[in-house]
Amino acid sequence: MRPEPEKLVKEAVERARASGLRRTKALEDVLSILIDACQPLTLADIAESKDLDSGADKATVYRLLMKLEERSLIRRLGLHDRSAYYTMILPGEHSDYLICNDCGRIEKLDIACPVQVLEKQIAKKSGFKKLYHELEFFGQCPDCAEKVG
Amino acid sequence: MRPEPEKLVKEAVERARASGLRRTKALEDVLSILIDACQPLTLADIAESKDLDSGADKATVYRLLMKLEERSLIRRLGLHDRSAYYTMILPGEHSDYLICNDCGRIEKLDIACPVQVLEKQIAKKSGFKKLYHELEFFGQCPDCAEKVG
DNA sequence: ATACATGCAAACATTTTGCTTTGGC
DNA sequence: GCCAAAGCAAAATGTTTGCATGTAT
Repeated sequence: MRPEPEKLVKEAVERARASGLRRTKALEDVLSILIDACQPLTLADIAESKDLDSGADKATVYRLLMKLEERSLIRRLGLHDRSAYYTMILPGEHSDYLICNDCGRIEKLDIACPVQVLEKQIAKKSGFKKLYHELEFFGQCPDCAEKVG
Repeated sequence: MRPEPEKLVKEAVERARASGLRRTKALEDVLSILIDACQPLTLADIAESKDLDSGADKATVYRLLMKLEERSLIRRLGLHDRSAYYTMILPGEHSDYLICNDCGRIEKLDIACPVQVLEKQIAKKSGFKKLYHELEFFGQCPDCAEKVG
């Protein structure tokens, strides 16, 4: 486990407080669960966790996650809306993407992907079969930056 | 645009056929739309596309996507279930993941991420603000490989 | 005291399934 | 003609919101 998880939680709670959130049991629980997990969790994972001592409602956890995301304490993974995205697998073609978090525009990146080499190493080390990867860059595109400032 | 998209469609239809699917108008439409798009599309994108000449039902498109994914003609992006995943943003910490497509297990990768350098280049070139990236490796973990063979 | 946070339940959106009919092989 | 695929509609799942109440500040 990570060094001093309690300290990380404490700091995270402080950052949350500094950003305007109130110190509630639910907030502390959610941050603690996310930090202990060391990996991405779903709303259900958190809301049904035995470590959610406050027994907070799913809606409460949901609203906390929204607020924490707005304040950049946490991040929501993947293409950011609730639908599944599909893409062709074309022989000899690999794609990475550049996505605007504000307008959702997805742009294909024409780059030499530096991950291919790493992928081979990981395949060997982990013993995973049929290994492939996804690499996405997210941010705010120039158009959207102009609109909001 | 890509060289000879018609040819790519034709080949994709052939691969679909070879894998046991019947040549239907809906199949041709869906493959053609995905190939022309050059980027990931949602079920709705496809089912409501003006290029879906057959006017195929959403359920039909859905079932086609499932079949095409099983047969590895297309890929579904992101962590593969329908829920959103959240993760802590910790100062100075960046994480990449290794995920099993069969059992869904998510493992944190302790690697020096080779994308950081690239990220800076992309930030400069694209003009995107607040740039960050996600890198995930997917495959079949040893346990699952053993189970199915 | 006030405004933010919560709980519960209802509304939503998207995905997934059941069943009958159509059509590729 | 047979079985996969399509169409329509309903069920399932996960997310989001409304409103009355509780609570941190």
